[in-house]
Amino acid sequence: MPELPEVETIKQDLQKIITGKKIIKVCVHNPKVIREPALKAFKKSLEDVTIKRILRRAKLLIFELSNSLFLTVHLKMTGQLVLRQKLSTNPELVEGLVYPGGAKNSRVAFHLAGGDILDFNDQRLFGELRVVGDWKKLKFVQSLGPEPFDLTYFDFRNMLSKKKTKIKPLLMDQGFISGIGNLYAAEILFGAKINPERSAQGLTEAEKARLYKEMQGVLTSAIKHGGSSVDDYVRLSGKRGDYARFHQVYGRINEPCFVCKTLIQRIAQGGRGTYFCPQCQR
DNA sequence: AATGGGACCTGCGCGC
DNA sequence: TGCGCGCAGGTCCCAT
Repeated sequence: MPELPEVETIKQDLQKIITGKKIIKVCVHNPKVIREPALKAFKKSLEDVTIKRILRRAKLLIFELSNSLFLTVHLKMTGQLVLRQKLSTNPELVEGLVYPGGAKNSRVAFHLAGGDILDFNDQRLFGELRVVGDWKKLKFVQSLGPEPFDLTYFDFRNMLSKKKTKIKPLLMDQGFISGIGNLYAAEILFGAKINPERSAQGLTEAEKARLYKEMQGVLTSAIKHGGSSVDDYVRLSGKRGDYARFHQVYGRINEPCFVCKTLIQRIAQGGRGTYFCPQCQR
């Protein structure tokens, strides 16, 4: 369930540690996660290639390669990118490794020059790896709405006023705004004191302003703390993200609201669990 | 346009 | 102890 803050954290970790490294061998343990091109071509287009730069768009990671192709990685729900480092390479990072010996649910292993291995782990096999000539032309990328941090309040406000939809599913709609998932939608709405069932266009100006501020604030803070490790998400080092201790509502069904002590409720919205405080969020 | 459902998957926790 | 079931949620796809 990595969302924007988790993917951004991994991006920054990768940027620091993987940039400039050469991939010498690609071991595919489960070809299901390779979406394009076919397996043989996929491996061939990655071997003996250097990673130049790491980019992120919404929840998608993009590796810019020295052969002018791009490797895109979507973690979906249980995907992980974890670095298994040779003990001698970087002693200070070894401490946080979850599996110095072997990788759990490794589906693809990228062997790097120097001996480190970058594992793509994915318990549920929803994750998607692609090598493409132009990642911006991917249908998925074309369908994405703006990044939360690229959006002005003026535009946000006007976008909301055109939508009758309930605000919670709308925040999670990747074609509307990209990068926000179930967890952060809930936390943002709590911060803005808005009930998840409210219609977008029915929000007052003050509520829209609070929503915008919380969207920026919650996401920024979550990135600062390395994201939320609630299920499988871990950072490149294998360490957990630290933001879960700031969660106000997500996963807190029947626990007292930190603000008013009312019990946190969980309702179903579009097949997904929505956590909120019925007292604070009106 | 908006909404609801199923599909893709696997592991976990629950009730019996 | 074991079994079956529902649930978790990112994205796509189809139906209404």
